[in-house]
Amino acid sequence: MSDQDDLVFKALADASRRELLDVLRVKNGLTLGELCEGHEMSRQAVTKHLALLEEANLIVTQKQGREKFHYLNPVPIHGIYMRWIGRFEAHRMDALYNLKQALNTKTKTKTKTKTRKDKK
Amino acid sequence: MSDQDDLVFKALADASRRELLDVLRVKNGLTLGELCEGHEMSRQAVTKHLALLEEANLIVTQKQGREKFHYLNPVPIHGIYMRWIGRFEAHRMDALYNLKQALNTKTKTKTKTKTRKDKK
DNA sequence: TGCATATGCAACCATTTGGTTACATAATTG
DNA sequence: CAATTATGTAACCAAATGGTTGCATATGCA
Repeated sequence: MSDQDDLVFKALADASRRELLDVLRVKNGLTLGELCEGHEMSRQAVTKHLALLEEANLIVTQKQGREKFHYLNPVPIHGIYMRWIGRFEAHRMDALYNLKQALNTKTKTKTKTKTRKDKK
Repeated sequence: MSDQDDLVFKALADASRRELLDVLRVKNGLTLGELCEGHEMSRQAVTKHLALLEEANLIVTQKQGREKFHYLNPVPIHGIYMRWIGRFEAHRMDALYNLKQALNTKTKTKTKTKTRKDKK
């Protein structure tokens, strides 16, 4: 998992940034002022969030005169799905079954597992 | 998007926590000591990460004697995919095309868009 | 060409985060 | 039953984060 993926996960960690992506998913190509609508935070705070989204390649921007347009780029989100999130789908049903089995088995037969000393 | 989803996104923002989930995806039901292997950070740091994963319901734990077993719960990851990430898949191809069109159109015909004053 | 609008940049601040060290408690083992 | 092992808890610290306020620059409009 690359540094770029790390940027994507970090960018998505904040609810405000996900909301900005939600807005762009519904209506792409908005200016900073338009994106500020519906948000209580200051324009400079929105600008900071957009910078992180841009750094993660989740949006691309286009300056025209004094206006800056922001466009959604869904490719990195697809990327983390393909490279990481999707791997948890493959055995989602399996995992639930195995979890139940494991819990039942361990409750009945206490298993011994090797452990490691603290790293101090 | 619920507070629980927010916890999931925040939990996944850290590379160390994603690595812990990777380990459990390959081999479920590990103890703290086993999970500490392969990580340079202290046992207490790993414990902190596991607490956040548990708070986000990404893992469930089972205490047996002095040992604690950790099991992967892929349901919340599936949940954020169904409720949020997947929405970006639906028009991933569309979005790329529309982005290109939008950039081309705006380059040729400068459009005026209403903006809002700063919220001070 | 002055005014209005859109955006950029910087400094600041409180909170959160990610890690460490130290000590404590509980369970297991020889 | 003492020693060992596994885990829990707390305090501490530096860095990162998420927001604000203030001022500056660039562009568009009347």
